[in-house]
Amino acid sequence: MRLSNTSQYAINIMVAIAEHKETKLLNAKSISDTFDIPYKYLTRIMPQLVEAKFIISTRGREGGYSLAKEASSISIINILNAVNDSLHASKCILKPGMCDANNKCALHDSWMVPNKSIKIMFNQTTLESITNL
Amino acid sequence: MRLSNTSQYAINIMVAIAEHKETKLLNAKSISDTFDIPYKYLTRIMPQLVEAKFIISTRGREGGYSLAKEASSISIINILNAVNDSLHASKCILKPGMCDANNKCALHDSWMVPNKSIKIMFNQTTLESITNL
DNA sequence: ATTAAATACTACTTTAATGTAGAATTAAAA
DNA sequence: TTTTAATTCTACATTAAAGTAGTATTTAAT
Ligand code: SF4
Ligand code: SF4
Repeated sequence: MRLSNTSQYAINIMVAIAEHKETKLLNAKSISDTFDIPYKYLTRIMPQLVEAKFIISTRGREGGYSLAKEASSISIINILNAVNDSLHASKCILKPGMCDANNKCALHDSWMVPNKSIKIMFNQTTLESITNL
Repeated sequence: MRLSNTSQYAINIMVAIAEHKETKLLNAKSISDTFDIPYKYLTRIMPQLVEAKFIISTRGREGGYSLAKEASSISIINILNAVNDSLHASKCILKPGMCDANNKCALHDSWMVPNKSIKIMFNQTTLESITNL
């Protein structure tokens, strides 16, 4: 019952970039050090966040990353979808794939309570709300 | 954001045994067929549930499994702990291991809301409450 | 121009979960 | 007593996530 390492990394990365307020760009090495994310693994996640239009990358010396949009416009679910190919979001915990009301598993009714809470949190929590500005 | 296959299997297995009311014991083959759990994989999970004292196994011809205690006395969290070595239960979603109030991750406060809901559900939901009697 | 410091790309390796196979054990039925 | 149908044990194979390595590309500083 946990997020994948990649998802955890992605959230931390986005928080780091959102909180970075110096003139120098924040680079991969710094993020890697701050959160103990394997550098080489991190540099494979970064292009996905660039591709998702959350951050802008500047290549070459003095390069690094900066936010591409308002922190308030990026929610946790957006970040998870960007690195997960949005597949886990739709999958439920007990059966693979979607289940309809006629074919639900034993835990369905019980699960819908925390499930709703999780969805609300992932959808309503933005990068702005979890950063220290 | 999902339970492991093994955890899902274990819950379904326990439900099947709890709901089984015939005189003949429920055997591994039947459970495997009902839930599409790979037979050989299932037969490695079963001894763990026996070990946890949730079910009693009867070996040999006409053998199978039956509940070892009241369905109302087995909660979901008990089942998860039995197959997970109780490790995932204590791990949180963003950082490995426990975190204290002084060293919490960005999502901590947001996560505590659904987290509480999940814990309550896993703790309070018993086998009895999710079986059709 | 050259160098240095950064991101991006591609391929490979490792690890843990999941799945598979076969043989041993048990006990009722034939 | 033999056969059959069940659980249990141990070892191996597959898969997907995670991690590692090397090289190419880019661009500012020197
Ligand atoms: S039946 Fe409901 S709880 Fe169970 S897997 Fe499907 S959607 Fe999830
Ligand atoms: S700080 Fe809180 S939310 Fe984050 S990993 Fe630790 S316990 Fe979980």
